[in-house]
Amino acid sequence: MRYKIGDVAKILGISPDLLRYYEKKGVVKPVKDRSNDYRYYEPWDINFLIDCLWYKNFGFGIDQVATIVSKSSYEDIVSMMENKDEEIEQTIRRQELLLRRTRQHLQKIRTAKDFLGKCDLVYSPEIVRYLNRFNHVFDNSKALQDLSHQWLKYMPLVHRCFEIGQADLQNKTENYAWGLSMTMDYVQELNVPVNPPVKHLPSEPSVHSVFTSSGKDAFTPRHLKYLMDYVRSNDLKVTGNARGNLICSVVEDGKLTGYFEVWLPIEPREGLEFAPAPLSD
Amino acid sequence: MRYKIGDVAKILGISPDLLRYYEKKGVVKPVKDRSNDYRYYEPWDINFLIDCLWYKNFGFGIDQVATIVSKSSYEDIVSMMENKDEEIEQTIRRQELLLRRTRQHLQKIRTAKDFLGKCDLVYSPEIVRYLNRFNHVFDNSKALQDLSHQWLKYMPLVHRCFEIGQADLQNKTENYAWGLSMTMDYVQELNVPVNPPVKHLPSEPSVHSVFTSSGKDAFTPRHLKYLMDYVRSNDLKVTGNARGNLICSVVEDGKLTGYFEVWLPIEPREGLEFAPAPLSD
DNA sequence: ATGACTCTTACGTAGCGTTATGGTTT
DNA sequence: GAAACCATAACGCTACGTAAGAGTCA
Repeated sequence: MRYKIGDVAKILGISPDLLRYYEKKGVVKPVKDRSNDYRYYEPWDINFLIDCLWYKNFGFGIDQVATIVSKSSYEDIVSMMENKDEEIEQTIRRQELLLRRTRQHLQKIRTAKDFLGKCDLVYSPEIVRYLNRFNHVFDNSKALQDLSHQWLKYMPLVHRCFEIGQADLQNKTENYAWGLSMTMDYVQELNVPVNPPVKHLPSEPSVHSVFTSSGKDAFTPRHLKYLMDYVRSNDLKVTGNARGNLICSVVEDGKLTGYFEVWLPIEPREGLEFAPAPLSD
Repeated sequence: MRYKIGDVAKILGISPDLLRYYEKKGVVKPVKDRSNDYRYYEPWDINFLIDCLWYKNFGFGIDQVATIVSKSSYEDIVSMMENKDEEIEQTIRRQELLLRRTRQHLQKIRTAKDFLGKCDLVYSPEIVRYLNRFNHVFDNSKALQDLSHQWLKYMPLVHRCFEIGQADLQNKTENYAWGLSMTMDYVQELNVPVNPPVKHLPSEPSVHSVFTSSGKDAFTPRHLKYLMDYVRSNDLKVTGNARGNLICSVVEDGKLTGYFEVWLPIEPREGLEFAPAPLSD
């Protein structure tokens, strides 16, 4: 009993081209009839191919499959499976982090709009962060670059964050800094080293708000004027720099619009109640 | 402040080529100096690129990223994240199944050699299976092909299984059948439909063993002679067909060698003790 | 003789990396 | 003027799909 390539393809649910591709890759070697160049597969070849597909569905690449099924000893196979075990474990861990982050982000963007332009009193989230852009200049030092490369690997578990000096909020000066931040849950889980210039920022009683900024110009203290108004009209005392992060960028009325949230630390006093920081941000 | 492609590449930890590729994909549009064709990036572009990398690390494709960051409304983004959420969930579920299967397989291949040529009394695993190859002929009917395509999608959660008729074991005839089987845990988890020709095989008291077979010739009842010897010398009564499956194929002494395990159902009687079927096989 | 197969060759896909060749900046 | 940078173009990779054009089988 021998089968033509189309028969085998139908039995295995793959295309004849794929079978030829596997052949080119050295996975399977059907008999070639010299007279017409047709490939003929024996039942054994088909079983063999099923074994190959089995490994492929485990996530092994085709070259690896070719090696496994035609060159590997018992011990080789055990160790390949052991590696695969670890690989899958890592994938799962990574995907679980991604899933958590996705849900946090969904939660955030679903509620952000409700806070647009409003102020409330909350504890700011405890984060770890570094700054690498000051006004319009990126810090290009080797050290900061290396750090950035590390942190960019943590994406999307990081936020793009900013800081505006307390003084700059009150004056008309427009100094600000950008960087990357991470909430404490991930810092702990990923064992992120916290050495300067990476800084740990504690949770503080703050005025919290969400605002937007359109176009290519960065937002300026002007955008935060309403925050300062709120502070003044409630007779609050600002105790530090404003910090915050990008929530997301969207296109509104044809313009790219960033949604940001910001925390401005203030002095607690009798009668002021601060909501706790959300578990993660 | 403006940056050349290499500066940006260093800041972002990616290659200049990749930046050009992203540009071709419509992700980012730096200013091109007409005089020398150099690309110049503004700080805003870099922030923008960071946002892009953020999405990319979420698992979005480049074209998708280009759309997200330059065309998507707030609602678009919420719904994309919701889709991603589901996608990640599915990936995790799939990977967890794979991990479970990997460990079962590892467990099996680590211990299989110890049972080579030995016989012991156990309950056979409860499985669901169908047969599509009888001796050297595959059943090519449309119905069986469709079924096979379904089942091949379950790989590697399935086993390549065989059956040898009780009569064939005793005579010198060499009839056997091949097919695919799945243990009950996966059948239940994946809601695999069990309609003819798919059959449910219960757990039965059996003689269990592991044997090998080399080369392209399928194993024959000869390979199982020692099993029948065991049955005879222990005065056991065979109550059904032998069934089993491929454990793995390895190369030994340059020859492709299959390791198989087999269960031969026998009548229980006073004094015979059967180990329970392993939780999953 | 027709239709359904088969063959080989070559190109397209995503997400880049690599190499070649030549011009620009510092 | 040399080193380091920039440009474009073309090719390679995996794991296939697709199409072209020609030969073969039932």
